[in-house]
Amino acid sequence: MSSGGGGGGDQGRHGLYHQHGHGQLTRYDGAGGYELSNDDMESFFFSQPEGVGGGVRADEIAPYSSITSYLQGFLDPTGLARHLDVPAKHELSVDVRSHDQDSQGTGSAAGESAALLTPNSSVSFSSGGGDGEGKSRRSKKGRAQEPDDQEDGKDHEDGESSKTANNKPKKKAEKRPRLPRVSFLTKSEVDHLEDGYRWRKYGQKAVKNSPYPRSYYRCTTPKCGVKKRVERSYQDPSTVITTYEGQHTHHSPASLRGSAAHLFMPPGLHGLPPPHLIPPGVFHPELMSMMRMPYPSPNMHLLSVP
DNA sequence: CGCTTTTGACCGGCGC
DNA sequence: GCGCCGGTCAAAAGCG
Repeated sequence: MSSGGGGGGDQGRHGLYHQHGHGQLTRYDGAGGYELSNDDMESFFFSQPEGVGGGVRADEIAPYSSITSYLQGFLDPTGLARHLDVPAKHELSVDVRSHDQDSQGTGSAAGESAALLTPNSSVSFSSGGGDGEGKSRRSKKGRAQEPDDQEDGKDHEDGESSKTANNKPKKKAEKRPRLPRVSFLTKSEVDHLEDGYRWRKYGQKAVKNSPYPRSYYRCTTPKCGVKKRVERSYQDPSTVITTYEGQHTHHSPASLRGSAAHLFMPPGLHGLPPPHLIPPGVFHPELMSMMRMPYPSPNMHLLSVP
C-alpha cells in the first residue's frame, strides 16, 4: 500500500475541493432497510456522464460532486432549482439498526452492504450507543500521556468516559457502546467526499476482503468526536462507503454562512415537504438532526418527494 | 509555520 | 490459549 490509499492519490488536501463521482443512491436490501424508489438521483447528485472508468478527476467535477455540495445546493436557489428540476426518483434505503453486538461485524456491515448494493448509493443508519474505540485504547506502549485528546476520552456520551482514559485497568465488560453510525454508499472516483466538515485522517488500514484500503478520519474540531471511515467497495470499485460515527457538537463550517438548520429544514424548499410529512419509514430526519449530520437528510427528503 | 497526510506498530476484542 | 482483524496512535514528511 505504499501508494495505496494514502498514496496521496486522492487530493490529499482537505478543504472544499470538489469531488466527482456518480452520486447514486442504491437500495440496500439489508435487514430493516427502508426503501424508497427513486430513479434519477445520480442525475442531480452528480451529473457526471460516466467517466468512471475513464479517468475523471476531482478537478472536473459536476455541480454536485458530493453530498455536501449537493446540500449546499439547497442554499443556493440555482442548485435547488437544479434538483427540483430533476425527477427525484431513485432507490434509496435507510437502515436503522444497532451495532451494539458486533465489533468487526460493524465494519463488515458496511462492506457487506456495499456488496449487496446495487450500483447506486445507499444510506444506512445505525443507532448504536456511545463511543467505543476512541477511548478504550488510550493506553498504548509509551503513550502515557494524551496531549490534547481531542475528543476520545473526553466526554461525548458521558458515563463511561473514565474507564481507560489513563488507567491500565481497561475493563472489557463494556460492550463499548457505539455512537450512531450512518453509512453512505456513493458512486465516486474520490474516496473522501466533502461533506462540509473538516476532517483529519488519522489512519488507514487494508480491508480484509477488499483490495482497497479503509481510511479513518476524525473531525478536526476540538470538542467534536465524530469519526468517519471511508472505504471503497471491493465489488464496485466505483462505490465509496462512507461511515460516519458520532454526532458533531458544532455546526458545519461550510454551513456557517447558511446555518445548518437550513440544511435540515429549508424554509421554503419548493416542493419539499417538512420532515414530519415524509412517509414514515423512509427516513429519519430527526436522527440526522440529532447527529448533526446534514449530508443525507436533504437528499432523502428530496428523494421522498414524489 | 501550521496543519494534514502517511505509515508502521500496537492494542483490544473476538473467534476458533 | 492463540491468532486474526479492526481500529488508533504517534513520529515524520509534505504542502500551502
